Amino acid sequence: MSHFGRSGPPDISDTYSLLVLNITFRTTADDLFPLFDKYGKVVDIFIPKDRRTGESRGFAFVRYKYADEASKAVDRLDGRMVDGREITVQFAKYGPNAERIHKGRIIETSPKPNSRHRSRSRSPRRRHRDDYRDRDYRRRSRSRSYDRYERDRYRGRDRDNRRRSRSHSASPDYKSRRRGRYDDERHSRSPSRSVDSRSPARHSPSPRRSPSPRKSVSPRRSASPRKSPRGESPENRSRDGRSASPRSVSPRGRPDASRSPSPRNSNGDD
DNA sequence: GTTGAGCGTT
Repeated sequence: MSHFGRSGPPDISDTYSLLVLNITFRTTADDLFPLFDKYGKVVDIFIPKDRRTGESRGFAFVRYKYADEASKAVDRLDGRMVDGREITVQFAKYGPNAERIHKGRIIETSPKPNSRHRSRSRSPRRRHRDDYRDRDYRRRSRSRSYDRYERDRYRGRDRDNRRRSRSHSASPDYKSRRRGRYDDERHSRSPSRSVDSRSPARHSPSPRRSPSPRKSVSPRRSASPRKSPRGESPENRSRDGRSASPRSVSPRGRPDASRSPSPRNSNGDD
């Protein structure tokens, strides 16, 4: 049986879910099945994939029939080299329904009373917990459709476990990061101040009148930006840009701009 | 051809 997750979860009544992390993006359930099945009876293996690309996210869920077997697999497969990468096997903390697993049920095997040295090759992966946003940024990247969908479900468990951890982790760093990513697109697609549409009622104590006398800003020219000497109005331009290419507007990538430069009708009117 | 913290399928 190599068909896992074909019809959803078969039966999670008496099964224990194990979370396998650090697996390659190419690792499939079939590859993990023989590995985990050797240490116990694997009921089902599920590997979440991306909604857009459909690629594996890098972790899989292995369901065991018995906890003792699962525990053994965790201890045995945890830190194993798979596909040239060290995988991390641990009991799942959350359920498929965003619900917590029975307390002590699955975790009861975790804190084994035995003198088992848990300190394995567990690399310091726990860099910054608040970085969970990072993975989100690339997850949503540019997908407004699934935004609400994922956001909704993420918020569900977020408030359950991540809430207490976010005491004051309002690191503004994430802003810098996101900005860096979107900076390119933002700058390219929105040469104007279209971002204002987000906060129209934004009262700026310090107007764009930057106190920079150094800057050679022709005063006579920027005196009336709204008025254009030519028939080129900002509105007109905006409309044109939107109609031409709202997604990616290249400064010189305008092949259509010079299409059929015929001042007069070559239809032979004259 | 891709990144590498983390928790799930209709």
